[in-house]
Amino acid sequence: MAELAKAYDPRASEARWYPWWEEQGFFYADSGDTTDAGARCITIPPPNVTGTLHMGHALQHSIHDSLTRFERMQGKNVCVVPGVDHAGIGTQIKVSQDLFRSTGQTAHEIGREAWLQHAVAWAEKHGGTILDQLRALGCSYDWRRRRYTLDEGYYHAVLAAFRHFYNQGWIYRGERMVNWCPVCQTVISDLEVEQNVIGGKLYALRYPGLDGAPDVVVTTTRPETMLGDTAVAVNPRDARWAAAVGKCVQLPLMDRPIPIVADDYADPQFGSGAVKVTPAHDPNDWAIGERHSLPIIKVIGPDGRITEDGGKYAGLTREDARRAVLADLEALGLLVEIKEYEHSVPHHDRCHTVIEPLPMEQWFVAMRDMAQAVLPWYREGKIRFAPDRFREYGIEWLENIRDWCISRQLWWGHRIPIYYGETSGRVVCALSLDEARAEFGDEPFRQEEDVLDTWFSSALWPFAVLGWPDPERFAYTGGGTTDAGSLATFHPTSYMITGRDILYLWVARMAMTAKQFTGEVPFQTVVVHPTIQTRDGQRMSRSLGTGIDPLELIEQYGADATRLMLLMQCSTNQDSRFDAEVKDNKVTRSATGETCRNFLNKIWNAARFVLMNIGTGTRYELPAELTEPSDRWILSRLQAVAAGVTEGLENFRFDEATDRLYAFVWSEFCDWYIELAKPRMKADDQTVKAVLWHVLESICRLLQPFAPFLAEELWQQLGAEGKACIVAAWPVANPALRDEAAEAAFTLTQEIVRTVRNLRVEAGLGERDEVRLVLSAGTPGLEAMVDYIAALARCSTVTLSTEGCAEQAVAAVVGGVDVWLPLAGLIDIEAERARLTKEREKAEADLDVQRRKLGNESFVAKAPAAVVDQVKAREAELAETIVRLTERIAALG
RNA sequence: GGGCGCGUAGCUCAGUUGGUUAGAGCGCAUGCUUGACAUGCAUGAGGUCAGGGGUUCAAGUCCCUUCGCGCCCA
Repeated sequence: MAELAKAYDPRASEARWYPWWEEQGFFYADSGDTTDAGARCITIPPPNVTGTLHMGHALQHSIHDSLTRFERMQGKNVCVVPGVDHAGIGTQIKVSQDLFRSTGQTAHEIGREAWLQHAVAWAEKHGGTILDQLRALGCSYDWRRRRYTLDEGYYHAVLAAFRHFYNQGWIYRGERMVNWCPVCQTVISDLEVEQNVIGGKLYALRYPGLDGAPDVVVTTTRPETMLGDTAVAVNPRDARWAAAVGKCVQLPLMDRPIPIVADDYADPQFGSGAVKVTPAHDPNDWAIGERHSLPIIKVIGPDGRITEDGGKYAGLTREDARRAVLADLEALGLLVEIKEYEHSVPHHDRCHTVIEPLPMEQWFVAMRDMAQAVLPWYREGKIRFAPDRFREYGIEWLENIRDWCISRQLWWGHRIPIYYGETSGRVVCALSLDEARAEFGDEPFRQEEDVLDTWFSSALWPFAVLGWPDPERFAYTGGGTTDAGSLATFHPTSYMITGRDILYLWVARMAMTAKQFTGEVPFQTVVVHPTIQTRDGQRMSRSLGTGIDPLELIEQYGADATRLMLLMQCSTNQDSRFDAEVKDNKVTRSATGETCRNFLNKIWNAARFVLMNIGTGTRYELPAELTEPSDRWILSRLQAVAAGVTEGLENFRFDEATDRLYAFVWSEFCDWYIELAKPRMKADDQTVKAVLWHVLESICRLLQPFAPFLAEELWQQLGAEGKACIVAAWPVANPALRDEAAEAAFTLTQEIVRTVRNLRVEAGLGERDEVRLVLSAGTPGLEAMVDYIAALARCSTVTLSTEGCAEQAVAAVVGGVDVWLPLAGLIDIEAERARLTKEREKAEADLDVQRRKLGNESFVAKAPAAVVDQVKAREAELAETIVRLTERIAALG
């Protein structure tokens, strides 16, 4: 027998088992393999092709893989499809930067085709890093099925989806106010805009009145936009301005008269009650402009600089223009006031540039019908949410949905399948160049330059990765083969596991596309996990220096511990603070990390000890009849824990599942059972060996979803029947092994042992000092526990007495049992008297509480009988305890 | 402005449909090289459950309100 190392070495286990599992094909699922247990499927939310692992992924995939492993052990045919998305903007930026660094050329210099080649090569080289990192975390996904939003089948799905929407008349092109990112040089959708509150300034500007109109003071946070003002708006119900409506003011610097219009948007409570209106550069002003048919003057261009229409300020950046405009207004005496002002400013969520709202011609999808179609799924719970409150999020968004801007001025992505006839101007949607050629005949045509929003493609993820629209061709399983039954077998998928940040961006859109293309829900349950924050509640971010790299945790504590520490904190909360000290983006110490590492080491050592005594690779059968109370107790507890862990996993309460296991392994199996097993093992007791083996083997299986490497390592050492722990049967609680009486008796034993240990410490006895113990006889079941108590409380003898204790002793009363430690000569009588008196006072206070309850007529009349009985029992017990404590005090003399 | 989450031990968090003495881990204190484990063992201290009001026989739990923190939408 190779002796196990003194401490668990995660790295060795990780290196040993992961490749073996994969080789054995344990991660693979084929539609034909489904048994009566059913098929399950998870399509993982595709991370960015160019991204790296962060804490959100680590938690998300710890959950993914725990559920996967749990259900696989239940005999289900579990298919997990991994993959990455092409991340349009993010990748385009990185690729262009890389190009410039390596060749000094810009994307436009080398042209679209050459750039795309470069991008493909780059994505191949750097792509899928996260998927590789997920292997380090132990994820047991079907890597054969790995998909990419730009692979052939996926491209096909995207174009097919586009054409469906187009044919439905939902896709249209038009000039709308959109969110323009001047740095990325593309439009983005509403959902990619984040509002950041910043400390800015509020400027009050005076526009001189014309034709007898009064001067108008307007306030703005963006004074440079005044160059494009085409009106001033006041509220129609604002009496102060009633006479001025219809007249004009002179727009300073541009020397252009602009009208004063009446519009409800103007808030009479805010400032002077008048607002400047810049239809070309503000979404609200755009709406006012539409209502009053105002001219639209674009004074800021897509490059973020002032346009020719901005007069002498043309060419300046937004920032420079602001300074220049303010200086000139001040010189004219028209800058009335500057105040500090906190307000929210739209930023691009990827590059954090301030968004420029601009009216532009773009492609949109009308969302209303699609949203209406899935609302019943949300309302009626056809798609379940865990926790349920997240259902409401989706409903509210779907009810107020706006059209989706899907065109992007990028090269990286799915090029929009729209073709324009050069002479006729005809617009055609075609899935391929050949199809377009057939449509246009001899007429020259060109394809739309723009690509689709990345989220347009990811919205198809759950069914597209299973082969939609053509599973015969596109349900890839590696090596050029397909599993044509994938879509039929694995869709609808089981779970969508994600953070709440993409409930709209993604989850709701997936529901809408699934409704259109499969008619079914894309997933049965959406599991929304907490967001990981720093220990003081900050956002985790590398740039803030608050980020934690999960790979570093894996390195420091092991993959099992990393999974466990995330899962142990995973409750139904919205956020979860990760207890780690971070310095310069490095984890210096994680209390949770240490807890988990220690726990795994504890299991390792318990197993090591047991194996040293019972032998590695030897299987043991439980005897049919178990007479030893401790055996009956631990097996009963094991059933309760198996049920508890199962329940926790079924309810996505990963904290509860892991807590149950932790408490059982450490505070029951190790602290009590193994301690009691020691002398029996020495005596070569076959029953105790069988029980130890059985409990340990069950622990391995219960541990497998959370800490798969350690579980496999130990399970293999145990020589259990079957090939691997990863595919062993999930432990199901056996009611025949539950034993309430054994549990009650053992609980009393634990209480007595703790009491004796406490008395020993109070009496100043060392671990090795011998002491005799006397207990009052008469409690049912106690006699069978005497040897346990002697061993665990380190007593040389334990006597059950009906006579009390004749010698001078320290004493206590626990669970109706008198406990004496005869220590004649060693006792500090006064201290002992004080201690017992304090005990009695506590009991008396408690008794008083119970008696007051029972004296309350309403309580006795209205509370359930069971509760009243409980109080009565407690009263009796306390009264008894007080009597006995009084006797003990008297006995001290 | 609307919606949601949170406030329980020094820290990170549990706490079922209201019902014994509010729990865990870490940290802290004291004592232990007990033949699995010092990544360990034993014992202990530590809580006005954010504040106020209400419902109830009974409130950490339900309702109202105030304060503080965070997220989302407009």
